[in-house]
Amino acid sequence: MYDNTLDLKQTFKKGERLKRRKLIKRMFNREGESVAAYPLRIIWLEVELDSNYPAQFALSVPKRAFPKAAHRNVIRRRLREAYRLNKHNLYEFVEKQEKQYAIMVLYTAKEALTFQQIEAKMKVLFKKFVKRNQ
RNA sequence: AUUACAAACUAGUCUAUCGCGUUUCGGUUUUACCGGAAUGAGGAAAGUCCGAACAACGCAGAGCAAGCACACCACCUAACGGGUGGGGUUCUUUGGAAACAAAGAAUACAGCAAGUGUCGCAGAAAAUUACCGCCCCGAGCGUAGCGAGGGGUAAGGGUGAAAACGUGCGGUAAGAGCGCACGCUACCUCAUGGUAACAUGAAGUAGGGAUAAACCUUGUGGGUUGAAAUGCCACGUAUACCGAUGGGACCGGUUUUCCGGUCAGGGGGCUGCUCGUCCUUGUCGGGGGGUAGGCAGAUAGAGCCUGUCAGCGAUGGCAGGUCGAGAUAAAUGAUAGACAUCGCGCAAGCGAUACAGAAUUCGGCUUAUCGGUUUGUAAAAAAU
RNA sequence: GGUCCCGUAGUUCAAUUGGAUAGAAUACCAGAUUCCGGUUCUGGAGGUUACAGGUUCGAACCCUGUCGGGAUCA
Repeated sequence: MYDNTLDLKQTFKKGERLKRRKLIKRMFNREGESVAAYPLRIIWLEVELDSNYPAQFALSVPKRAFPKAAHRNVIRRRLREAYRLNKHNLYEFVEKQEKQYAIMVLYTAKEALTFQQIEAKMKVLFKKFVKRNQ
């Protein structure tokens, strides 16, 4: 079912993006589980997706913390890069389980952090996620 | 060459690695990936304050009303509440005794002399007023006078943001634009200049406090709603249930109920009323279920650049060149390094490089903005 | 993306449709009462009426522009 060459790539295609509003609603309402590694929080849900990827990913930066759209864009792009460069850890684990996940990452800090800080936290977050699902 | 202000332009550059959207070419394990190429945020993309394009509501159907917007003149513009030029008024500075002149800035600048309203406190009085005062007549007291009452007057008085044209002379019982001279303001007529607003001059009439960002009047212009508009395709579904209220007339079936048709009536059709017209058929209210995917709208336009001509200017004409994002939980990036500019420092080095991110598209306005360049004005200093 | 509404003491609200020191409750401070605290009573402080202009003799109120907050629409 999965292409094994995928997990070596650092791409981030359209099929890997979580877009269905219904799924996002379900995650927030009842079914999603979550774990935090400040300033990040991950929410996930085991579902059957309409694509071949092991997971679909979305992110959110609250307007309350960053009222200017340009500032939100900077944070969003750093988060996305951090996910893109480290997602292979996640994919390996998920493929062994032969499951699919919808994943959402929230940014909860009030200040803008550097890429290095965000990337480190993202790795911690993935470790926690793996631990919870074993 | 410095500082301040105003206007216009600009909005750091390069390399490496890993990526993203759109278009396109090729490939494959053929619908999803891989590889290549091209291209990919702004002057404000912002606020949503105006104006349009475009779309829907029946080519908005007709009329009236309400409501809204605008308000010196001319021009520019697709249009505008925007812009340019001009006029009036007010303020500031300089000169001057003053009148005024020059420069600069501001200006929602139609009409309180159409009507109505309001103008606290103070003051006699806040719009046809009379407290003190001034003057005349004067019953009576009874004699240098006092004075009930009647009348005239608006010169003087204090108040107030504002006091009933100003100054002088005449005039009068006292006074008053009551008259005269000079001046001020408004209206109107004529003449001159100007496309016009308006300015100047002359004659006449008048002297009416302020407020229309008070109601309002006059003139001009507006139908309403907006891309979450709108059209098509796909998926999916149920008007279940509750409350209130009604079931008119005629015809047919049937004949107690009930069913069907026509008319009336009710409801709706993107502000109100009347008319017209269309849709709907128990009505109104509560409440429930489903879908929230795709395509079009949607990117060549009142477009941009250069030159030239017309115009004081906004702007326009002509010629040549050019194609410069099109996403949809939303691409246009992340990381590392070098250079550039500015600040501090002898130096090594350290710090700073703004405001800010397309969402149908244009024209304006307003607001945010580290710096850099150019032009103009003013000031001080130096040189000639 | 569009449309609409609201900004007054630290907080919750007033202020006769323009008229004078912007008022009340609560919270705060001080004093009294109490052995102490609370309650109660008395007094005090606290406001550039979001900001900036304008109209007016006079603005919380009227007008314009900013800033901030909120609601709503398939």
